[in-house]
Amino acid sequence: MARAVETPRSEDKLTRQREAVLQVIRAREDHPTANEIFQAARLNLPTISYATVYNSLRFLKEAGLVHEIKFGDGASRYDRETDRHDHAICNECGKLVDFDLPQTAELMQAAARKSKFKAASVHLTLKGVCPDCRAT
Amino acid sequence: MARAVETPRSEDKLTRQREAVLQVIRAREDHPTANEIFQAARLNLPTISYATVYNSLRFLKEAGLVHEIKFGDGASRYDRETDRHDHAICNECGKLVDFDLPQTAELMQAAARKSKFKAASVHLTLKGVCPDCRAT
DNA sequence: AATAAATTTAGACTAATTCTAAACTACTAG
DNA sequence: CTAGTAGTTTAGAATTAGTCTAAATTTATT
Repeated sequence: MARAVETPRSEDKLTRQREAVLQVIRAREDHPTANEIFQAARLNLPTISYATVYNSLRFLKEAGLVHEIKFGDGASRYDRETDRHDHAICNECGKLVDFDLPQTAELMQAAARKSKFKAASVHLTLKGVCPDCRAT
Repeated sequence: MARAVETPRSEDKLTRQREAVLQVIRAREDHPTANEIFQAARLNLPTISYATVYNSLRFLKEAGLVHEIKFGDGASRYDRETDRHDHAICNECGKLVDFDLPQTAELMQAAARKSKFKAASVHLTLKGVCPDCRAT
């Protein structure tokens, strides 16, 4: 009897290069830029190209495996996709830190009511001074 | 008797081109990009250059007269500086709308506690579907 | 009027990202 | 296996947003 046709899952299309990009992001505590990811991925897969890093990032975003963060100045940064969370940015050293505000369900409702949008997500950005910079 | 020396205020340095840029931003309900501002400013001041638009935007930002919004895709957008407010972005048509969440003092405290940052500001971004797109 | 200081201009430059077209790989049917 | 085709990767060109530079212009100061 023939094996049942399996529903393809996003992992099925994880090529070597997409895998490499994903590994880089998962291995890091910080939020690397596309360029940093490219540099790191080349260590494992020396022929990978810049365009492929971008293609892979798009693929991984769409598959919900990584998350793109765009702010302020310069390049996008990428996050391994964990739970919903918020970001704090240090006005002095530029450091970007994750945190999570628990009451987001209510926040989302309140924001939806005020904006008249149907809310899909809410995200909070705090700007301020990080603990390290406060110490100095 | 000589007139007292006046403390210079930011308006003192409002040159013709900075004024023109500011007028464009104030006259619009939406959130134009630098390029849109450039196009519009040229109608009043045909010799204004692209670089001057950027210089003026920097000046006006520093003077607290306009506010820069950077998200998602593409170019920065500019807002006339009103009160603190939040932004909703439509996932379907890309429209960007202002709204204000009242309880931001508490939010800022909560976020500061969670992130361990000294908070200077918080900003909420809602993604979802705008009323127009819901209607269709 | 002469000098200095600040601002504007046009265009060159840079950085981030996307596009393009050719080469490569994997899968599908005969 | 073998041709066909669909999807992916590659390198480099192209595009976009924004900054930089140096000369020209304007404004303010003596």
